[in-house]
Amino acid sequence: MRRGVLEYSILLILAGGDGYASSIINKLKEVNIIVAEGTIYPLLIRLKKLDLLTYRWEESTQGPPRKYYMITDLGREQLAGLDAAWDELAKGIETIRKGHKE
Amino acid sequence: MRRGVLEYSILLILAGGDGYASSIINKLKEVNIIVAEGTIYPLLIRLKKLDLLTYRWEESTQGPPRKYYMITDLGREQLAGLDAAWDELAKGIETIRKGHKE
DNA sequence: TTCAGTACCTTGTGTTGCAAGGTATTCTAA
DNA sequence: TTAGAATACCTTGCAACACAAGGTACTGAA
Repeated sequence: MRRGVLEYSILLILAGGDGYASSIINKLKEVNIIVAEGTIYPLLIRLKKLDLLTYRWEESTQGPPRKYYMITDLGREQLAGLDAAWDELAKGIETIRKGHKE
Repeated sequence: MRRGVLEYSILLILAGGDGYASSIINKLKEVNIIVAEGTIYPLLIRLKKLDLLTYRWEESTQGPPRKYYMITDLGREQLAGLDAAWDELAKGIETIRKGHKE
């Protein structure tokens, strides 16, 4: 069901502040969007290749260093488009829903 | 972006009245959800195999006979679950959105 | 009798998400 | 000091999904 929405969610989260894979997974889990590691790592790498994201390494006091991802200007542009696409989709579903209840 | 939501949309539409492939495509187009034939035929066949849908043939005054799909009881059950899943997803996205704007 | 319109369907391809498995670093407790 | 737990990174192989392209068949009109 949530296919294709993950890219949007990730850009949205990173637009609100940098994060690394596990922190992103946790933020998604908080809103009941469950993502596996095997999903997010390839996705982050893909978004980096598309120049929507970039990253920096940062030491952690607890465990190995973390790869903090940041959204780029291009990423923000893309995000604006996805915002619009999401609104459109949500509106569409809402319309069908109303139609079928009457 | 709309990946995975199509199954939901189709069940939603058929819950509001029977329809055949082209009519479903048109209803989706009305709410700006564009679907190709190559997407919908395999999907309808899949939903039929899962017993979420069934169909009957019906003559058309214009052109070849049409395969009218109808939602089954099992389909309605599934639909209820997808309704909940959609609400959950929409709520989740909304939450992340709010978080990133502040 | 040929063409346009409608309706059906299949095949092959690229993308997506996941489960499973694997490496490396740090800290803690035996 | 060393074995394990916790954290973080990543890859591989698979199944599902959406689509473009191509194909069949029926009907009515030119």
